[in-house]
Amino acid sequence: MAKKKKATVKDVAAMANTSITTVSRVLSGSDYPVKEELRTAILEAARALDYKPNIFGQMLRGATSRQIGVVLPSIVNPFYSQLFTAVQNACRRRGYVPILYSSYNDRDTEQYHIDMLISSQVAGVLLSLICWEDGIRKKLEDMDIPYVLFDQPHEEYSGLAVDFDFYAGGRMAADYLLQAGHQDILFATGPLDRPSRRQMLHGFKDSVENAGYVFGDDQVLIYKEGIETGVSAMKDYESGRILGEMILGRAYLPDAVFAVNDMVAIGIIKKFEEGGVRVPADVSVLGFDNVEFGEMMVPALSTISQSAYKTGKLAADLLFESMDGHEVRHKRILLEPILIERESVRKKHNKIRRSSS
Amino acid sequence: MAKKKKATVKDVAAMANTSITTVSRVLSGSDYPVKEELRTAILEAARALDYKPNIFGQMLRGATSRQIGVVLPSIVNPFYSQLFTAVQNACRRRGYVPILYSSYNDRDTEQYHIDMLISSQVAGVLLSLICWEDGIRKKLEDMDIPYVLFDQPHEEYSGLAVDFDFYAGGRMAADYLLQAGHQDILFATGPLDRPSRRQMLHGFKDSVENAGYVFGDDQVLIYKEGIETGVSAMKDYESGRILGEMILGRAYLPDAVFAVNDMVAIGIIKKFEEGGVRVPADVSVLGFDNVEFGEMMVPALSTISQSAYKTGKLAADLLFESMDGHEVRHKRILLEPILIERESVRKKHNKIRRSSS
DNA sequence: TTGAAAGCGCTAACAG
DNA sequence: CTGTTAGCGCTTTCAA
Repeated sequence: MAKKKKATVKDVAAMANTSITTVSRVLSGSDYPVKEELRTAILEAARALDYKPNIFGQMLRGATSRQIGVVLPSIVNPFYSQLFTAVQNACRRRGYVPILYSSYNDRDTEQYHIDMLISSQVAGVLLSLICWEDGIRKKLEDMDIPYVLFDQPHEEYSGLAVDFDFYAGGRMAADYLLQAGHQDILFATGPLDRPSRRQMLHGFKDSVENAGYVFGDDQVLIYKEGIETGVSAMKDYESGRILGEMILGRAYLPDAVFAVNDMVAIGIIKKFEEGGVRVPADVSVLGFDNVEFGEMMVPALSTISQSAYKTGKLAADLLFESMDGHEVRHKRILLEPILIERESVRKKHNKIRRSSS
Repeated sequence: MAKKKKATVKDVAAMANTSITTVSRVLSGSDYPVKEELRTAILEAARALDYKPNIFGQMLRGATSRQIGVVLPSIVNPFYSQLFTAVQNACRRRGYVPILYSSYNDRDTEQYHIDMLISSQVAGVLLSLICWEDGIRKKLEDMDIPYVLFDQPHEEYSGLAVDFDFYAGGRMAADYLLQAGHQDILFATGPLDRPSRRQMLHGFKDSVENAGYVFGDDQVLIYKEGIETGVSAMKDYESGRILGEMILGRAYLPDAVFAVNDMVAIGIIKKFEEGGVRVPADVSVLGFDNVEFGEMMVPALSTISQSAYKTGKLAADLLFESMDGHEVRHKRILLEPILIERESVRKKHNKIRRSSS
């Protein structure tokens, strides 16, 4: 009872009066021919001894691990927990298990986690990184670990990736707000440390300017402080509240604000409500991500959808495809934004386009 | 570049003109004396070859894994993602990494995951299970894997655990609602498959009856259907909506509803709002869990707090304590409920207690 | 059909 | 101080 040493092939062999070789052949599911009688005896002995193969013995022999490393900013943001759930399901379907690391958007932590993953010999790696650099690529490739990047686009990267078209997302946000009749619109965001955010801002600005308006620096609100509080589960939401406060403190309220993600949008809305500003009656708020909670809110959050579940599934599928050694069909998958109209954006007027039909 | 075989101790030894033993001594951080000169040469060779110890070799040799298995119902419920984050932080502090498995509240999946954890030789295990049975205990103990149960209390269990006093939670909910002047109160829940829910119901009922009211079967609303849709991220929320619909369909609206968890409460509130019923003006809703989103809602959700973060941290700490071989001080930790008053419960009247002061 | 033996990469006795 | 050797548990030649 105390320290019942785990049974090994040797023990099973002894009990079944045969050699470890034969035991291995039977127990490892090889199709090597073994006389039925012996096979039964071995199976029985294995059961009796409650034999479980020691995975490390197999690994050492050259088998390949069934673990997939996943690096995400933080799982408390529902976008990432949904994404991870998708990855998890895809892994399970193939008999793998994902190992999750939260980087809290910190470069050093990212590096550290990647080293951990490498040293634990994962079979493959899924990465959402703020910072992609050649050192990481080299490490991964030296160790021959397949990887795919997702969620965060990186310009100097040319490998496997599932990207989202953040530029198009930014444009879509601006276009929608403009078409709904809003003119004085704000872009509210946390730090622009990630490529995704910079691309969104870029697209947003382009659209506003294309429509003939000026888009000045005072129209982008950035909240930079407090980034280090990695433990806090509500970072984005809190940033949203502060951004909301900043907006409330202005001389004039804007017509609409576009938040860099749904959690920020929710924080802004909450702050507005507290300050007696109604959404969308007084000001419209548009989010980004299509986090499930957006739908649960009152008012339900209008947003631009980047399907977390789809992203996770596609990334995992792509990884497995490349692990199988098949030539992958698509090196990069680009997901397009989808507008989700709910209740948090008010239509001041619709520009009706006269159709010829 | 192609298949650059990973460097082993042997390669390093060759390059540094020494034996593998010495290499191992230097590289595995043993305090065995090695001449400074040789030590430097070895370190240099290791760097040059980008040597990374093969973890499986070490494991096979008897080292102990740095992985902690964690089984949770589902990470998309923010309660569990917060909890997991706490576990993750506690692990990291000690150089461990948690491996997450979602059971989707399914017994077979729970079993399957536990088998997976065992076969991957984790150093310890943290479990939130619907169903604790002796077979599991036996497996874990045979393999000599330390474990602690948390979140779900199990009566026939006597090992390490971090439990929450669900009975007290149920009582607190009823007491609070009663004291706020509500009489016709409902208990809304998903399937009563978990001990936690049964205990809460028990406590709730006791309090109502103690207060001199009858608590009939028509006052507990159970939504049982659709349990299998494990993939859906919004199961609890959806259940809440359906429960909300059931309530709306009644002849009379109740004064207040106590929901078995916050996500269910949010679903109920949303449904009420859609049906033109205002919370808390028309009916009060009290949640349970104190999920972060409760605070973000409008109206902010009143709830009973079971700190996810604390639970996770305590469970992990307890596990590490027992892994260290120390005699653990507390075998079972019982967390008490805390009332979080926000905006979703209306006080019809307060029973003022005349104080003698 | 079966088994003996080699070796995966690592560490720890045990000699030098 | 350094090196030789054995062996962790497993699979896989290679012989019988």
